[in-house]
Amino acid sequence: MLDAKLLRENPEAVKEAFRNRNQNIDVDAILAIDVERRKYITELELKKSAKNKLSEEIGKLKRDKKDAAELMAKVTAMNVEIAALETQAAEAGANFNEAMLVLPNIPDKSVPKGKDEKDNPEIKKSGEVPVFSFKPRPHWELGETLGMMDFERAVKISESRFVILKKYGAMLSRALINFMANTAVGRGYTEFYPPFLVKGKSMTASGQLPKFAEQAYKCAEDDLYLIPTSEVPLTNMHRDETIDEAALPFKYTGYSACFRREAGTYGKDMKGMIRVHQFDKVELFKFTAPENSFNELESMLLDAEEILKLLKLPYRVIQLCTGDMGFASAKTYDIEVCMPGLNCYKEISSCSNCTDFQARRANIKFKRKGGKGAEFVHTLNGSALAVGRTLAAVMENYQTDTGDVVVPEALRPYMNGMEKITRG
RNA sequence: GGAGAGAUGGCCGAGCGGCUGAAGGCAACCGCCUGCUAAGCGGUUGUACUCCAAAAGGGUACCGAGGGUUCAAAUCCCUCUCUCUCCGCCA
Repeated sequence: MLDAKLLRENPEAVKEAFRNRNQNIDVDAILAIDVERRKYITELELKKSAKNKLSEEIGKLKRDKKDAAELMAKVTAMNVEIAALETQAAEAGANFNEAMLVLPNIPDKSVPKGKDEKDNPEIKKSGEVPVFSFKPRPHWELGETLGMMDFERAVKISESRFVILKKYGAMLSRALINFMANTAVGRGYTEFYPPFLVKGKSMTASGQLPKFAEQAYKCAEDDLYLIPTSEVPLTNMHRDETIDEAALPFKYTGYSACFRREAGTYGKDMKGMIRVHQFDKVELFKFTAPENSFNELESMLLDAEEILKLLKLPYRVIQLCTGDMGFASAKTYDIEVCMPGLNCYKEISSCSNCTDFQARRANIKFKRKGGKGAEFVHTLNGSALAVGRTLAAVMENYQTDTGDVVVPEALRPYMNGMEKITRG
């Protein structure tokens, strides 16, 4: 959520930010709602103040055993007006809140302006793209012939966009999770295993609701949502809390399954496990003081890159331009891994600084030593990494001419020392 | 699932219809005092919203949440949530 004060005091900057995001948002309309809302609040409070004074006088009269009937009648009459104003104020307040909750974060000054993903500049490239003497196969072919994946039965049991991992596929996935989580812990992150079902309030705090409701799986009976990322429970770890400055930053990592409805993506990435309704992810998350958040974003990116480096997977880092950034983010780097079988790079991690956008929704503050009052923290999240896509990338990059898959050295300790996955 | 107990400020804890944003204590901060430390003395210390160009200063709301009774609710009534204890069931 944006600071309402920023909207009021610097509407032009906000308008420009939304323009840069390609968002057609009527800021003036929201400002008008705000004016109306405050008008009702002022009127209401004036009335209430007058009423409170009268009530006090009644108290005094009663104590002195004097007649207070006249004043009591007056207050009774005031209560009717107050009730009416209260309804109006609440309505205006709800309107304002509704409007504010769907406004995206303001892009940081360092974010390049652009329309869509075509305007995302490449920041760096790393690793050797493997050269094959044969036409590299996509991971789903390898997965099926090696008995690592079963797509048909996944459809039977669930529906399309689900995958069953089998034998060494399942094992490799588990190995990747352990490897990623251990690496994150080794780099100073505290490990969490969060709930996969969260309240609507938690989804609102991290920014998934109300705007992206159609992307989330909901258990309607319980007002519980399947998390689309462990960013959601991790953000909410400190909801409604005030943290001591000295304790910051918090660096958290959490493994979770992630569930996404992928509404509106029909026809995109239909094969394989690039875009599925359920996937695993090891997430990095930080709570920081505002002045440190952009540095912490850089180091989080390095933490995510480290996984790819250790796996010896070629990748590139791009920065998302203003038009391509996510709702809550002020600055985002995407890591794209090379997928030889698909002959392209695929997003495998996204590291974002959400500044105080989520903290404001989630009411997460910190107190400076000796400072007065509390300020909102900054929150950052990044994948390290999306497990399914990493699995696919490993298979495609490490395939051999015989259709086997070599196990990356970094994963062998997690695969009982296995060096190669072969048929049978 | 059954039976009880509870939810008050950073913490402990009083209050059970008006003068209570909330006694008292602890903690923290600022002064004074003091060879140092400790003790002692005095003062300060919640959040959100809102009015004011801003500061100063007003105002409104907040004692788990929501509703109700009343001129007036932390205090009375109803509903809900959460926590704890015991029994049952269960990975």
